[in-house]
Amino acid sequence: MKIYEELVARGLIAQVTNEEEIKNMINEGKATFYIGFDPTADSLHVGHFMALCLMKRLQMAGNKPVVLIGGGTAMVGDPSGRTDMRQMMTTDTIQHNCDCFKKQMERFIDFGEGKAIMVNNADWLLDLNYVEVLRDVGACFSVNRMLSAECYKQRMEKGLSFLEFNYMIMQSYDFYHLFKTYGCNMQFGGDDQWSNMLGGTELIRRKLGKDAHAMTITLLLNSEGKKMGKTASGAVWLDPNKTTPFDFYQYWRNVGDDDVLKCIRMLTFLPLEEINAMDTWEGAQLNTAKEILAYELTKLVHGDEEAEKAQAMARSLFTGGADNAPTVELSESDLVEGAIDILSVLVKAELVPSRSEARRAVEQGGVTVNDEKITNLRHSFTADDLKDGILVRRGKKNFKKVIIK
RNA sequence: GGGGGAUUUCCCGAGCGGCCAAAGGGGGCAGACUGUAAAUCUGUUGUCACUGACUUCGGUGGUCCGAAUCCACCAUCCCCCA
Repeated sequence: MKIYEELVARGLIAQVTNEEEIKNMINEGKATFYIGFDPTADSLHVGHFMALCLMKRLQMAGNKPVVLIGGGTAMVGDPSGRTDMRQMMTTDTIQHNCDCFKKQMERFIDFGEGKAIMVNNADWLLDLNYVEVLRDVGACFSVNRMLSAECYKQRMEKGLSFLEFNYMIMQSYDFYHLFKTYGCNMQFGGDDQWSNMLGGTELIRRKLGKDAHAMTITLLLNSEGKKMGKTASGAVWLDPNKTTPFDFYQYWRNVGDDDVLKCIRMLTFLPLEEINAMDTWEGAQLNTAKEILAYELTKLVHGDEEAEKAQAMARSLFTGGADNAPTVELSESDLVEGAIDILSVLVKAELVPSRSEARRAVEQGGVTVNDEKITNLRHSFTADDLKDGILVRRGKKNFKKVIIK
């Protein structure tokens, strides 16, 4: 099976400009393709992960990836969603984020000589002259057409700033620039980028009279139609300091039944035959599939060792006895008159954000210490109790081992 | 430039000058049921020294015994006209 057929079989491809040409091009390893990433944080998250996997697959098939970092757009800052008032990012921050991105990407993409390149659109966007751009590419865009694009339609009701409206032009210009500079003949992106990407192919056609292609990746949605990779507390990061390998593992271990197979198919590198064999699994058997998914993804992102550790920890924690839970060390100074109460322990272990929540958790019977339910709010522990460590558990899925040194 | 409307707790959204830590929904958390799933049911959801106290309703001042509610100014957003 060739690479294109495999991508289709895995359900990764949403839309393409010209199927025949794209198929031939990537199957023969002749594509130089780019995907854009905005350096708005110092780590990639799960949303980027699919794009990275796709790049990896294509690179393995002999195609050349171009990673585009959106340093230019980051300099401007996104005016929408101003509730969390994004700080205007400094050049240093952007550079730092780019470095972090690159480091994380190196795990997936081979940036060796001639294998892949990374560019920053700040290098060409920031020096543009307004009037020149208007004359150069502005004439190639029809406002009427842009307004009829799906991505703007939805925004017409809420309001759309001129800056946002220009996003399509900037992105199109990127593609045009990369086409001229690196012979980049294809763009990939999330399915929500489709109209922006078409803007690029059209600009290239108008300016240079040449064909460029675009292909979008199916957005990874769960069965409720929401983007995956988000939790109540934010994104699931690839950086182990922001989302621990264990939490990362748990995220995938807990996906809904309806989503497991889709995730395995789209995100892992397991052979398709193996995945198809799982299609008939149902009920509790899907739990095994979830374990496979969690293990495979953790391995891809954090390596074999971390994946093993996360899996071992999860298994032991959920089957009762456990002592490889994350450990929290207390010191004598945390004790008051030689003891520390349960509420303080919960807070110190970061199992709850406040004493009020700790109180609630205990009142509702959600707190266990060494598998014994704690019901007394004033229950306390002495240094002696903590000497060998206690396993504190809030709810079913939150554990910490607390020990005094 | 002119006119009008808005800003409430994680989100959406009620809110009569005192009975407002603030309805309702969503989300989150905990419990029951389970398979670390989904669905369902129950409880809970500002903080703390927790039968009480303290801090919240865009910001700053003011009126009042008393303000999320009234007034003034500022900020931000939206709509209509130009």
